Amino acid sequence: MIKRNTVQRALVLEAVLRLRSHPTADEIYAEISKICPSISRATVYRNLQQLCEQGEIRRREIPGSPDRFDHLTNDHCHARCTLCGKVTDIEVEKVPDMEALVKDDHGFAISGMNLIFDGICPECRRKRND
Amino acid sequence: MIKRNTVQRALVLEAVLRLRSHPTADEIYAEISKICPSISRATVYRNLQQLCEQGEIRRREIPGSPDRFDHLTNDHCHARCTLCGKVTDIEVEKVPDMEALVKDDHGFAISGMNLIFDGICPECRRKRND
DNA sequence: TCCTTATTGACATTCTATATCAATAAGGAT
DNA sequence: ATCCTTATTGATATAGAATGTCAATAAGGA
Repeated sequence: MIKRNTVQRALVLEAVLRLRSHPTADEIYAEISKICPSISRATVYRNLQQLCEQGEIRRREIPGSPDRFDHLTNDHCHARCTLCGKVTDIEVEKVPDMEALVKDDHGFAISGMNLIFDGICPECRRKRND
Repeated sequence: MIKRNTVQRALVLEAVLRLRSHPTADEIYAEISKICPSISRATVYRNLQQLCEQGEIRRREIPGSPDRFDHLTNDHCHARCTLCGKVTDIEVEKVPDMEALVKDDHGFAISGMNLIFDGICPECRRKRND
């Protein structure tokens, strides 16, 4: 299965790289629609999936909310605003090797972990205090 | 809004307490249907939601799979099998106070965190080696 | 026993994501 | 430059989880 370079895939990648805001598939679709109104939502989903498989971007699965897509592909933590859903990178002093701390994995062969902080983002805190 | 004790809510709570397997709403519905075939799926969802609000059980949001419900309401880690989706409690030596390690929260008021390990459960490992 | 209204059951709807499939176009071969 | 194969697209249907709607029911206090 040889991959072909399509304008649609280029637009999807460009949008994720330019937005840098952990956009959802729908936000990416809306962004691309401005320039290319004929693009299909399915094409956006497909190309996001493909770009993730190629390692060009990374899918961040957020419990209880739609997946978001990250231009950064390294491991790092995120915080999700429980009010508006916004996702932000969180810098942690020194992420402990959690897997090494596991006392009883009940036979699980652990391959990775997913750490997301919950909180309220600066904008929502400001709105709340009005 | 005074709460009323209904047989349906009692059945939902009983199922979660008895199963002790982080069941999904649908698994709970299937379990109750054996005894009470007339129960509605919506009633199961509603009562799970209500029992969570009352703090009797806890919702565990699993990225990419349906929510699961826990008879244990304390904070602890979970592992999800990436093959069959099963969720198991994971005992950690000493869960580090991750929030204390946050170097730059970008203005977020952090209120909690969600830590889930990914891996392959014992049963799926066995099947794989056949 | 009556009355108020929380709750139920049935169904529709929303939302996220993927599957299907004929039409299109990428890009190597000629 | 033209042809050909097939990866990819756009449109639409479908799946799956969860919530919303609303008339009918039943909990539980008066």
